[in-house]
Amino acid sequence: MTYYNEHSKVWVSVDVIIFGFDQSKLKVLIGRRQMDPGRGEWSLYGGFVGADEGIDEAAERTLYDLTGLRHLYMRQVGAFGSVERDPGERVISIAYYALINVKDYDDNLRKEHNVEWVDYNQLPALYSDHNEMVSKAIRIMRQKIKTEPISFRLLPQLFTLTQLQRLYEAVLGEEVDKRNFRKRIKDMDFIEKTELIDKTGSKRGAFLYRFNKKAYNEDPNFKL
Amino acid sequence: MTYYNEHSKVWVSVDVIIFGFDQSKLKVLIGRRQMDPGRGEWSLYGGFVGADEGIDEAAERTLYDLTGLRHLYMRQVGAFGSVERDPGERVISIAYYALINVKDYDDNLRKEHNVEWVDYNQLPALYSDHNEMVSKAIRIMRQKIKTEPISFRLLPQLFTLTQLQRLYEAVLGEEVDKRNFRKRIKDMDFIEKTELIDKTGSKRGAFLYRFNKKAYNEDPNFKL
DNA sequence: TCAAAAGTGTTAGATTTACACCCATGA
DNA sequence: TCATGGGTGTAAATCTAACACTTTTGA
Repeated sequence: MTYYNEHSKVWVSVDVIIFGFDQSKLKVLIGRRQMDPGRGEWSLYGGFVGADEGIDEAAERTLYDLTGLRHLYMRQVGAFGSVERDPGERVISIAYYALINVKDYDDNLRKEHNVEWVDYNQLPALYSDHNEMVSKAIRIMRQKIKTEPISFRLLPQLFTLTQLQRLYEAVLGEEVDKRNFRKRIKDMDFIEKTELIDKTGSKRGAFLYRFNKKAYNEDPNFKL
Repeated sequence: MTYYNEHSKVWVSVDVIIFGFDQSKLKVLIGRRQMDPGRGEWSLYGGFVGADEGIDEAAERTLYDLTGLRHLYMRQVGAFGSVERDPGERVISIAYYALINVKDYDDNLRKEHNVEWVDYNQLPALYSDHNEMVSKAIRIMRQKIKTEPISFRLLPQLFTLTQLQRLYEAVLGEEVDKRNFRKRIKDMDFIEKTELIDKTGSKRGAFLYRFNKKAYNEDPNFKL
């Protein structure tokens, strides 16, 4: 049990970039840092990796602690470990990004933790290297969203095609042609049209769609 | 200086997946582990992150220690941190992959460190989760090599188009059409034909090409 | 009646893929 | 002379991108 004693240990933390989608905007969940150093600065939500827990588990614990939700989509962004990154002590942090349907997140719990949904395009300067983490996360997510059906993690179970399109536009940061977009959606049989109609977004109303996971697993060709 | 004392520290290491290219094969530099636990098992080359060194610096130091070379192409693969990943103690490891021209690596130095170039397709079972690291590295590299001119890092300064094609085939793990490949190369003005001819690969001889970094920076549209 | 979002096809251009033969040389 | 790798172009198919009008309804 004493193999590596000549080497020094460091603190390792996880920071989670939690993406949400609301009002056609991509949002990130951030809060004012509650501890020193950096108390009061805008920051991602994070936590330390315990001695007896894996880094993925630590990230899941942290996410659960904040949201009360499990089984969210979460992927590693990478490790951030320059010596000066934390103004207090040497801490290496591993960033993760998670996708959440804003409506699933209990707003009281959100307030208890003093975190807010902030528009991705209006993010303030964040503590330490957290802005870098967000940048890298969105880069990874932009790749993923084109080849894997992760977008549905940001939407309610039932959604209109316009909502889905706005989501892509928000994530990719560019406009999408409506007709070409819908053409591609039609080719994906696992995006199912229901008979339900949403009247909140327009007077005329729009058909609601749902993602059929089983159908996707049988024929997983997603391509946007 | 005592902000995070309630939390526990862990060892953090770096492991480097060093890719090379020789005889139309993609190679990985691995060796027999020289320390306990796992002594004698095939393993990536790695090292511990010091208290006063960033993780990227630690990776560069490790790579330099092994190869005597600096300014190699190196990128982070990700952090690996399940509790049981190291059979001895709790160690979180951050994997990097590096690209090297095999000819640039002094073979005596290689032998001193007891490492070998092993065909990527014939890799043995490696220590701990090192096989996973390699898998993730190649996945990342396959993406990159299609959109950034990193392939030249694996080749001598002068190379034939067939060598370049074989490299792509080795990395992507699939055959490439010769004519279509050369057509695309012709569109990239920063891959310059020289008047030099390589006669080692064929009786007829093949023109040697070089990558013009300056021309690339002026017009960086790489697309394979 | 009009403003606002939903819905719907076609076409030109660009990109991708498949494919086969002649050339130069050294052994 | 022949085996080996070097070098070259075209055509069909597919994919991508651009583009405008009608419908429905609540205010």
